[in-house]
Amino acid sequence: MTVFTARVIQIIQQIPAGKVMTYGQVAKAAGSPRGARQVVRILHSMSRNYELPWHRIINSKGEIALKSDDGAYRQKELLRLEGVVLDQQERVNLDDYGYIPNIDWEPEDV
DNA sequence: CGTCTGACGTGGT
DNA sequence: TACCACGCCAGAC
Repeated sequence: MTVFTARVIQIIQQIPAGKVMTYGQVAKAAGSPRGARQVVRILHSMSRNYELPWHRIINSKGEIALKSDDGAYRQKELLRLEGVVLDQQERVNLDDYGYIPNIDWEPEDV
């Protein structure tokens, strides 16, 4: 468990229902602007253990990033139940649903 | 060790 | 706007 991992978990847990964040935003907020792919790994390995709202994490285009179709369908359902509306291109409008986290550590700390 | 890979991001065309 | 290529970085092999 690295500091980065702990921060990512904390940030994701802060996302309220009905809001979403992109992988890049989470990585940047956690202190690693280029660490989007690590966020992906963390989601994969920790989402079960830490009960993370993994479905509120999407890519920068506002799209569901899951490869498997059934997983992508589950994510879309969960978001819909929280009131997040997908447009005709199956994408989320980040200007409306994007969440800006409160950072409780200093950038220098990284 | 070197290589490959991925629920990503960005810039160029 | 859509698509492609390349950059990124840690874990699997």
